[in-house]
Amino acid sequence: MLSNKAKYALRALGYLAAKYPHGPVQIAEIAEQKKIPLKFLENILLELRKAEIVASKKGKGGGYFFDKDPKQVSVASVIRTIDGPISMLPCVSLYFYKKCDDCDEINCSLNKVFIDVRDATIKVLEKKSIRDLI
Amino acid sequence: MLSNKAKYALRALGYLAAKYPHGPVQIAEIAEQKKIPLKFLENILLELRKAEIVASKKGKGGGYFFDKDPKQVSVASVIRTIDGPISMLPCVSLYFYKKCDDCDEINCSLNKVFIDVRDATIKVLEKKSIRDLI
DNA sequence: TATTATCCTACCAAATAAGTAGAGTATATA
DNA sequence: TATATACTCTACTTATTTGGTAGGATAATA
Repeated sequence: MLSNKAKYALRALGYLAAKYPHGPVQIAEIAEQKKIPLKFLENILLELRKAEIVASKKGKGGGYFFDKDPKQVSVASVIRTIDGPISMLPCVSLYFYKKCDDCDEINCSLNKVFIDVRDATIKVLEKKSIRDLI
Repeated sequence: MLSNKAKYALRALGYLAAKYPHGPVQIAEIAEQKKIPLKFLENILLELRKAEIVASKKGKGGGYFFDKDPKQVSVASVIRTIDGPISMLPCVSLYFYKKCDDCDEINCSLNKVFIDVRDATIKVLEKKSIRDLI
């Protein structure tokens, strides 16, 4: 399951994508429109900016905005930024790989099964962009 | 991510599947062979039995066993039993559906995206059986 | 220099995950 | 029928993660 945080992130990005390519949108506006707790959204957008998914501008007239076409940003990349791995096992994760201490991967049957699951899931999530969320 | 519990469940079932169609295997044997905490495994196997994924026999010579071909048991059904929904959003879950209070589903773009993800993921997980874990 | 709006660290409460404890119940077999 | 065996069941504990909040720092604008 997606965390609430990731769901908020995707909703907020959908809102920003709808404004693209027009100027910064304030956190407060997004929070109100999308019914997301303001301070929580601050944290989320900060993470997204650090991951270079969105850009921001401080001070009056500032806010958050896409500095590239939201079509170029995959849903997969947002989930990875907020929730971490998409795979169902650490030992099959492409971006967050971690060895299982109870499987050797070469002979592990779980590993093989969940590589197939990962590939099927990621194929869809990489193809979907934030533009699809408008 | 799969919970540890679900991972244990799949490993234990793989062990039982390898024994199929031969007699009951004791929890203690599975726990030792698969390095799963004994008491935890007790709980897990109990859940699996209640879901009619495996059968059990009490007393001397008792234990757990498959009473049907493990080929007939999907990995999806085990995950659902132990971890619950496979989908990434409650509002697209087939077995654990729950309305999102912030989306109306007809117009919700998240909903549409994650239906596609669900279909791709489940297609693989329904096809994989416990027999593939031997 | 006042105002606006993001930035950043730390904190907190509730829920979930992971595992443990111990007594109860059914079954085989001597 | 006594006894040992092995699952059954409920409740509990502890650690981690989730879902936020609080409040001051920083930067841009006018």
